[in-house]
Amino acid sequence: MAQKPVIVWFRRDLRLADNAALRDASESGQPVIPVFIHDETVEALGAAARWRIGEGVSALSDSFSALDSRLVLRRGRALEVLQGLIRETGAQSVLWNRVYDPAGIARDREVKAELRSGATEARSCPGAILFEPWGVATRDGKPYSVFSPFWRTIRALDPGTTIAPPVRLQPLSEWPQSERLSEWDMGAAMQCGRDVIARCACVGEKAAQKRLEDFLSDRLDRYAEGRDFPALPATSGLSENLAWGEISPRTVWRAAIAAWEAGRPGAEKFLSELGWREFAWHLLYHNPGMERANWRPAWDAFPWRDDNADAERWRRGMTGEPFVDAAMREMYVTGRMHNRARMVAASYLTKHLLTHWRVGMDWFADCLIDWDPAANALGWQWVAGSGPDAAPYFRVFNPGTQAVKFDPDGAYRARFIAEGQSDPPRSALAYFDAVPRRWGLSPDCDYPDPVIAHVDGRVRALAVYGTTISARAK
DNA sequence: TTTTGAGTTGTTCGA
DNA sequence: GTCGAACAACTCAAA
Repeated sequence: MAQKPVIVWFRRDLRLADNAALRDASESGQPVIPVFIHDETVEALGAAARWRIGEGVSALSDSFSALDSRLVLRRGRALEVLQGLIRETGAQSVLWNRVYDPAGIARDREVKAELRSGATEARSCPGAILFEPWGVATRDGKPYSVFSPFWRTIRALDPGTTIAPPVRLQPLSEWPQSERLSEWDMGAAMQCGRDVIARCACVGEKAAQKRLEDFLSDRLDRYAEGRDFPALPATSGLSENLAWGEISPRTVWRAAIAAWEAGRPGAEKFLSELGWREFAWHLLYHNPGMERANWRPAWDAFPWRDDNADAERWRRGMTGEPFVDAAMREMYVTGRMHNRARMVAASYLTKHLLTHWRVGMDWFADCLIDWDPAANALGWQWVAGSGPDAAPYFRVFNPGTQAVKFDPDGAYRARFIAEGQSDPPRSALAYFDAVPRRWGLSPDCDYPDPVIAHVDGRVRALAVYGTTISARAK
C-alpha cells in the first residue's frame, strides 16, 4: 500500500513535546514530514528575532535527526511551498499549530482554503496559548478588556494535560529536498550584535525545559519580590522560549499549578504573569488593529512625535538617564530586557520624549530575541496610556526614583554602562561591540547629559495630556 | 436596565 | 524618614 505522508508545518512551535499537530501526525501511522518554511512572515521579523528563530529551527532540526527523521527547510510563500511538497511526496494532509497574530491568521486561512480545494486535508491545532480566544468571554459574550476579571475567569479553567513527544516517527522512503539553514543567513541583519547576543541566548526545547526546572527549584519562592529587581536573576527567562514555542505555555502552566498546589510562594504571581501573556494574545485576536493603532480612540488626538533625534538617543542608550540607558543597552547585549526596565524605558520615550509608542515598539521588534507581537502591543499601549488598562494619565515613571527603588546598589546600571567606571565589566563593554560602528560610540567617551530633566519632562507630558486627552473627556 | 465596585507595576507634596 | 492624600474621570464586568 502506498504511503500517504502527513506534513507537519512548524511555525512558532519549535518543539516536539506538547505539540498537537505532531502528535496527530505521528498517530496517523503514516510517514511524517516536518517542514519549516521561510516565508514572508519570517522575512518580516526584526533582525534579532529572525536570527533567534533560525537558532530555534536549528535545534528543532537536531531533535528530528535524533528521531531518524528530518526537518525539511524551504523558502517561499507558504501555500506554494506546501503545494510543491504535496506534489513531490503524495502527502494527504497538512497539520499545524495555530498562530494568533493578524498576518499569520490571514495566511493560514488562505492556505487552509486552497489546500482543501485541492482535496488535501488541512487542519490546525491549538497550542501557542492556553485557551482559544473565542472560548473566553464575559457573561455578555464579549471579550474581556480588563485583566482582573479575565484572570479570575481563566484561573479557574483547566488547559488540559500536556502531550508527550513522539517516541518514533514512521520513516519516509525518500526524503524531499531541503534547503540549508546556513544559506538563509538568518543573522544577516544583525551585524555586530549577533556574536554578542549569541552568548546570552538559551536555545531549544531541552534548554527551555531546564530553564523551567531551574526556575522552579531555585527562584520561584522569591519570585514575587525579586522579579522587580533587574540586577537579580529572579525571573524565569522563559519569554525567549515561549516566543518561539520551544516550550508550550501549557507545560509552564501545569508546572506552576503543581508548585501552587504544593503551597510554594511565588507560584500565584508567576501564574498571573502567564495570565498576562494569555490576556495579550486574546486582546490582539479580538482587536487586530491594536498592533498599530491606539486601542482608545481618544488617544488619536495626542500629539505624539514621530521618529526624532531624541528617540535616536533613546535607541542608542544615550539619553543620559542611567536606568533608561542601562535598559536599552541590556537589550542590545542580551537581546532581552528586564520587565521593570521595559516599563521605565517605554515610559521615558512616550512621556518624557513625547514620542509615539509605535516608534519604540518597532525598535523592540528589531532588537528582542523574545519578540512577541501581542505582549508588545499591550505593553507599549499600557505604558503610553492608550491601552486597555485605564492607566492614570499622571503615571509618569521617574527613572531616578525607579533606580533607587529597584536598583538600589546600582548593580544593574553598572552592568551595562561602562562610562565612568575605571574597570567596567564585560557586559558593559559588550555594548560597544554590539552596536553599529557608524554610531561611533566608545567606552572612553563621556556619558551624556540628560536629554531632558525629569521634572521638565514630567511637567511637559502632563501639560500635553491635560490639553488633549483629559480636555476631550469634558 | 440600572447600579455598583473596582481597576498591575507611580509620583509628589505636605503634615 | 514616614505616611496619607491628591492627582480624573471612565469604563468594564457582574450583580
